[in-house]
Parts: sequence; C-alpha cells; structure tokens
Amino acid sequence: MFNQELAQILYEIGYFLQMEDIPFKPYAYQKAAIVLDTLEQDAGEIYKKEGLKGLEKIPGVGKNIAETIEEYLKTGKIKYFLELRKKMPVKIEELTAVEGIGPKTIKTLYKRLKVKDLKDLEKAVRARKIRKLPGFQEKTEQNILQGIAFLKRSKGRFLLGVILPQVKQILERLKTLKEVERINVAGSVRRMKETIGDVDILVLSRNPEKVMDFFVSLPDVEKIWSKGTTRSSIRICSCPGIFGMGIKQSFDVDLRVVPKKSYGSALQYFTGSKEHNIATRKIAISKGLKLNEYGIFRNKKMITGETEEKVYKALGMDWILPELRENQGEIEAALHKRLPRVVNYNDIQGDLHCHSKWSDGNSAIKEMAQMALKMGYEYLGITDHTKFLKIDNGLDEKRLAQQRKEIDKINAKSQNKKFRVLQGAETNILNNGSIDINNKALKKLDYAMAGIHSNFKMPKEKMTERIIKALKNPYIKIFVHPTGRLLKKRDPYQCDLAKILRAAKEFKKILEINAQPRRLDLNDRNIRRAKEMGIKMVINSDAHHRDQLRFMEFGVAQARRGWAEKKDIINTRPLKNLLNFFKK
DNA sequence: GCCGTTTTCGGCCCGACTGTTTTCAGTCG
Repeated sequence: MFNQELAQILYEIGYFLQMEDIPFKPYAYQKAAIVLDTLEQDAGEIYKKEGLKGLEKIPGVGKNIAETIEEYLKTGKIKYFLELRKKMPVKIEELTAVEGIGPKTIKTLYKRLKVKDLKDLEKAVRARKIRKLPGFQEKTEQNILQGIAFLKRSKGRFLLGVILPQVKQILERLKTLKEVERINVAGSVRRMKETIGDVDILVLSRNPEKVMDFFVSLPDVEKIWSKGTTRSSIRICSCPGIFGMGIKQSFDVDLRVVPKKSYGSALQYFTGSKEHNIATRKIAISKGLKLNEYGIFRNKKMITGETEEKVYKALGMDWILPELRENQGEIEAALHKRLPRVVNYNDIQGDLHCHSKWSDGNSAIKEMAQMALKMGYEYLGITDHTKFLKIDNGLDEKRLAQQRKEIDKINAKSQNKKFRVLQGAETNILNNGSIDINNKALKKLDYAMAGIHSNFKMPKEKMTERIIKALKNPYIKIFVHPTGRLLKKRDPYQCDLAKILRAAKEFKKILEINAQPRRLDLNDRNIRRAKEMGIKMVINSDAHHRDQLRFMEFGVAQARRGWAEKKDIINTRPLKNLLNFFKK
C-alpha cells in the first residue's frame, strides 16, 4: 500500500498549497497523487529497478516529485510536507470529507477558531462560533452540520473498493502459511456490499497457534484486540487513497479458525447477512432442525456442516450466491429452485465508459486499449467528457472529429482484428434537458451517453423533466450514473426515479451501472427495479486511468446483488451483436 | 510543478452555484 500512502501525502501537499492560493502547483501534486493511487506497479519497486528516471516516467511525476518520492523511500518522511503540516496541523482528510468544506474554509477555521479536526468543527458549529466570522453566517453552520450528520450516518463503514484490495492482500499473505488448509473471507466483503463495517476471515487449520501468531504480526497491524486459538481480532491501518476520499480510519479484521466438520456452517453463519441468517434458521426450525455456526442438528445429533452446499441442501435449498444473501426473496427462490442465473464476472466482453487524455483521463487511448485487451475484452468504448465540462477539458464537435481519426488509426493498426476501440462520449445534460453536443456530431459516434454533471440541486419535478427530455434524444443510448449519488459524500439528486425508469423503458435507453467504488450507481435495489421492468443495463468502469478498468469487478458485484442476469447487461454481448443493438 | 501533434518556456484553472455579498470568494465537478 506504499503508493496509496504516498498519494495521500502528495494530495495533502497540494491541499496546503491551495490554502496559500498558489496557482497551478496544487494541481500538479494532486494529479500525481491520483495517478499513484491507482498505479498497479509499486513506486518503490520502480525506484529500485530504474531509479529516479523510472519514477519520472510515471505520468504527472516530474523531477521534483520523483525526488520527493525518493526522499520518502529513503527516510520514511517528507520534510516539505512536515513543514507545511507544522504550520497548520489540521486533519485535512477528515475536514474535507464534509461537503462544502475546502482549503480556504479550513484555513480560516484554523486561524480563527483553532479547528483541527472534525470534533473541533462540530464543537465550533454547536457553539455558534462560525457564524460570527466574516464571510460566514447561520446558513453555513447549518450546511456544515448537515455535512457532519451525513458523515456520521456512514461512519465506521468503508468503501468496498478501498477495502477489497487490502483484504485480498491479507488473504494472499495468510495463504502462504502451510498451516492454512482453507481460507475464505466472509461477512459483507464476501457479499460484495458497497460499504463494509469490518472484515471476517475464516480459516481451516490443524495448527491455530501458528496461524494466529502470523495473523497478529501482519504488516500494518495497529492494535491487537484479542488473540486466542479460535479467534483473534486486530485493527489494521487503512490507507484510503484518493478514490476512497473517506476519512482515514483503521478497520478491524477478525480471524476465526474453525474445525473441518463445521467449516461450511461457519462460513454460512459469518457471511450473513443477519436477515438472511434469521430466515434460514426459521426454515431449519420448520423442518425440526437447528442451524448454527457449528452445523445443522436434529436434536443433538449433527447432520452436516462441512460445506455450505450441504448446509443449504439439508434445508431443501439450492446453494445461494453470497451476493444475494440479503433476505430479499433469495430464500424462497432457493427453496423452489428458481434462483436467478446472475451475470458472471467473466461474462463481460467490454467496457463502454472510460476517459482518455483527450479529456480528464490519465492514460492515452492506446494504453487504455492495451489494458482492455489484457483483460480479455472484445471492445473498449472511449467516452471522454464533452465541451460543457471545460474544467475536464471536454471535447467539442471539432475535437470529437479529431479523436475519431485517432481511434480509426488505432483500430487500423491493431494486430488483433477481434478487438475494437469504439468512440462514444459522455455528454452533459444541460439545465433544459438538451445535450451539449449537436446531433450531427452525436450521429458520427458509435454511441453517445449522457449524464447530469451540474446543477444537482434542481427541484425534483424539474430534474425529472430535464432527464426525460435528454432520454428522448435518439442518439443518446446510455444514461450514465443515473442517480448521481456519491457514497459517504452526497445523496442522490432529487428526481422521480419511477418516472425516469418508465421513460428509459419507453425510449429503449440503457441505464448504466457505474462501477466506480464511490458511485456504484445504479445501486443494487434500483438495478433490480430496472431488471424487473425489462430495462437493459450496461456495467462500466468509468476509468480515468488504465488501471481503473479493473473497477469493473465492483460493478458486476452490484449487478449480481441486483439480480441482473447476463441478458440484462448489454456489455456481455459480443461486439457485432452490440453494434447491431446500438443501430436499432 | 508538469508538460510538449502549440515542445524546454509559457500555459495550465472553466463555469455554475451557493452563500455571502452589493461585486465577490469558495466549492464542486
């Protein structure tokens, strides 16, 4: 997690510079931070192999930042950063997590009220001190309070996208032990829930002591809550990175060693959800059985428990995918052998939403395409922002035409004739529902998408009208991140989703399941609504760097949680079929 | 501080919205 640590520091340096109104430099630091945050290769490794020159090859990293990275590698600290922080010892991550609080506000609040962290901030608001500062009034206090309330609602939970990579790393480390015979992650991580409370890991082992010793001495362990032979609990340091954007928190990991004969029932029990477990236990009772973490019992006699399949079978049910275990009808479906055949992680044939350097992406089209090929895709749709989003270097009609030429060239030169780069665009739905790119230019794209990127606070009716009008545009095929929510940060905008779903159905539009860990929009419930209405969906990474194409996994998980099947998801189709579909 | 199909210095960071104002500062995407 070295890259993420580093990214966090660079990001904060940028933030400090913003406070001082220094132009341009902050963005240089923050851009480098974003790249590092999702870079697959470890910056430390790069330095070891290729030195400073290697670091400078990372996009956004020049001579100065390369040297900063070197300093951090060699000394474990960055003097420049420490000096900045000494001048203003504020918890930037914590405070900026509050919607509406930025660098200038943080600076003022520190200088005038010595606000250093969230606690101080809340105290200052409650004491009505902020409204007395010049440039602040009651309304600002109310907004801050709302922001804090929102944070608290999601407090203690982490984005799956932040946690999962770290959990995978922990599992890999534990797997290196020969004493570990079987290992699974359980809990909400296994269910691929969008946010995670803590992590439960199950291990089958004949030598628990060895496993536990290893577990509590994992790198980044901050605190050992408990250590025994069947259960140990640690707090591990998390590095949320830029895309986590959450408060830097540490998360707890529980490890349980269970006997072979109970492994399945333990896994079932610890996977949950709680509601799902209550429902399965009721089924057991109705059959004169008892289900708990040790197995299925008739009176005191154990019937089974070795595998989950056997547990569910003993209850007269099909085995249920972890992603479905929320007591949302999956129990009844499993009893009647009617579980949905949800989309698989390897069903995805391509990605139809990503950005390149033409707008605000960090990789060239060619680099994105190479990664897509490596992931086994048949196609990749480049969908850069369009002109309304000037800050993101959005493309106008003319640049779209230029980009078309580059994409045609890449396709012509490609060795792999089965793979194709498509040109789309992520256009903007303006206040009146019109699209910021004219139809003539939209027609020339392989497909066009549209989304809301401004004026989120429109009244409900107006927002609904705005979106529906955009959906009527014949060239717009996909409506991206349909509700606009940002996990742990922003609620969905006000709109009549039922109406919008009906419009999507009527005008045969595709709704996006955006796989960005902080979006996951549509969410599982809305996916299910859309599916039940027969609306087609697409799972897209919204990658802004080639490594982010891997976000796809989170989108597929969400689709599965929403019971979506392969036929519901258009990017499970082969290229030809997809293009025909767009033509219709 | 980074970058280069405008190429080694001079651009990069716009526009809408909100809340504070009475012409603007801060935040967000």
